[in-house]
Amino acid sequence: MSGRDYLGEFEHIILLALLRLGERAYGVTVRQEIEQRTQREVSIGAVYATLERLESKGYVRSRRGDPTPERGGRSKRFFHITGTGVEAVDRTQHALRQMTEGLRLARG
Amino acid sequence: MSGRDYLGEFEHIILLALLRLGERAYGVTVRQEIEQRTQREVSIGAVYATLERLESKGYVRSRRGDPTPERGGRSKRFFHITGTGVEAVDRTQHALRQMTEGLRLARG
DNA sequence: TCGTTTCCTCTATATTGTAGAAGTAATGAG
DNA sequence: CTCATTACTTCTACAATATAGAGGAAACGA
Repeated sequence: MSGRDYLGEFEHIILLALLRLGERAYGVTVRQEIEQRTQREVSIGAVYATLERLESKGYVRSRRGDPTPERGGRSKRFFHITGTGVEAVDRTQHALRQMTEGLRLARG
Repeated sequence: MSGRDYLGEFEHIILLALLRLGERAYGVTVRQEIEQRTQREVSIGAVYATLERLESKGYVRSRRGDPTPERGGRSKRFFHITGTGVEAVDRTQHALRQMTEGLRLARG
């Protein structure tokens, strides 16, 4: 594999959000999911920039949705994680787990 | 707190290594610990640069050790994690945990 | 003293992270 | 049917992290 073979911290979080959201993952929901779960503010620009990078690495793919019948309901760009994306998450989590194994931490 | 209040991926790994190593943490052992546990190659420059950054954030402190009676046994620079460093690890792990909770992943 | 070893510092660059303004496509009000 | 408004995405610019490896410094042993 070329370059790093593990994820940056935010890349990791973004991919986890995609896994959680499944079909309904697009810019806005990804942002929401992260903000709600982690209590951390996320700029929308950060979300898209990261998704873009992940796509160029092949960890994510996107497709255009149809417009929805609601005020401002323009078509969304839906994202989903790929097989190699899952593998990358997997490797990252594994490494982290190896490093934490047996360690006593306040929140595990 | 100023700036990001969570850790970059490698910063995270490095702090976990410090926690594991305790008293015997210095450049070389930190590198070893990570390489052995994660199967990932780590350049020594990366280790020091990161420790340096962590120290400037107050997450780590360092002290000079004494020379040891062995070939090339010059004095080492020992590192240890601080209270706020532990808190940072804690926050990062917590966020990650929130994101993975309930998710079915190969390596969990 | 000098060669060898162990460790650390420095320099330079690539990759990620971050914010927010600006742009685009849709709806609904009037 | 035009326009204000809404939902969403793209762009741009910059800051912070990650990474490699050459080179320098301090110690020992011969």
